[in-house]
Amino acid sequence: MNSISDRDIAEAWTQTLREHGYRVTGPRKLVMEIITSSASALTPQEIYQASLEKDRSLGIASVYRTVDMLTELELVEHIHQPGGCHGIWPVFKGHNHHLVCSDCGQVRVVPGEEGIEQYIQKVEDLTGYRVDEHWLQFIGLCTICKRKGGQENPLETG
Amino acid sequence: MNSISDRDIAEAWTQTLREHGYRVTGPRKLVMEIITSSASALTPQEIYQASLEKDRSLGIASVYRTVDMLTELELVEHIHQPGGCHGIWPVFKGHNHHLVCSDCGQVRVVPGEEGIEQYIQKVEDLTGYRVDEHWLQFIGLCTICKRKGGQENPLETG
DNA sequence: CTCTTTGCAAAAGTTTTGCACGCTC
DNA sequence: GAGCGTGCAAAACTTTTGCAAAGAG
Repeated sequence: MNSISDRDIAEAWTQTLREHGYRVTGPRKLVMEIITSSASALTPQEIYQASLEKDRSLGIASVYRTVDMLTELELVEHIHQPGGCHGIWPVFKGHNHHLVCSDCGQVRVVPGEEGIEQYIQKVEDLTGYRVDEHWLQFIGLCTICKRKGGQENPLETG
Repeated sequence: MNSISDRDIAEAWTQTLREHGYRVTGPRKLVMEIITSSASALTPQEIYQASLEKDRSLGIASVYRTVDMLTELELVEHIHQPGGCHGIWPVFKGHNHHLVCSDCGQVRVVPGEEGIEQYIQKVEDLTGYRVDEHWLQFIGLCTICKRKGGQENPLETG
């Protein structure tokens, strides 16, 4: 995540909440902290489990409500993983694509690429659709899992 | 779709089941028929609902079991849609990308593109990951919904 | 002080599992 | 006929909702 720290992101997010008239509360901060500091995309259940390991407790309903709110504010998106697709992942500025490790679940963001734009144009011409959005995800092995030979511990279904 | 009819696909699928030692039964044929003849990706629940509208009945458990079997045989894949990602969609030969209409849910398949291969190479060099798979999906409006002005009837969450 | 947000518990919805019977091969 | 696959019903799990009380602004 380059020069921006997880903590900076969390602060920018609280700013966005306030701008939209949402209150910044303890449970919301905890959920945002867990999401922004995770190396992999988490399900609402996993976020809840992570909260149990911290000092502060949290109701599962608040996790769902906070995730819905963050989704609506476009601060997170749902990402597609092998075996399930409920991972919640922070949206970063600009268009990015996701690289998911099929062994450890780690997510890495890679910059968008102009080559895709040309392809989209081609698809529009070919099909007559109007393309508004695209999701490009890569599934593979991260550097560490590649070294280990991979596939020993495939992504939990999540 | 092009030159291959839905019926041909269904026949090819039953062939694959036999080759893998699975029996070809009424419920399985019905599920396969519903999946291959749908214009949009369906959830297991939607497949079950569709079966109720046909003459033959079907247990919801059989839908789940059949979908699992088809997924294992790589005859279908789960596709990611705005608002949810449980759509079941037939896998066609070769690598394709999906174009999902955000208004009516219709899915269209578009051919893979070599430009992506170069991009993958770039991503591997940049990140050190080994990329095994990629999912590229486009979200937009199909020809019909585009004409209607779109977004009147956004995809049910499914 | 107002009114949003919370945790809890119940409800609704989805997916999985066990089992006796039926059907494919 | 052997044994896989079925529907049913129960269980497990996930997500949503209603409400009184707590807490942010």
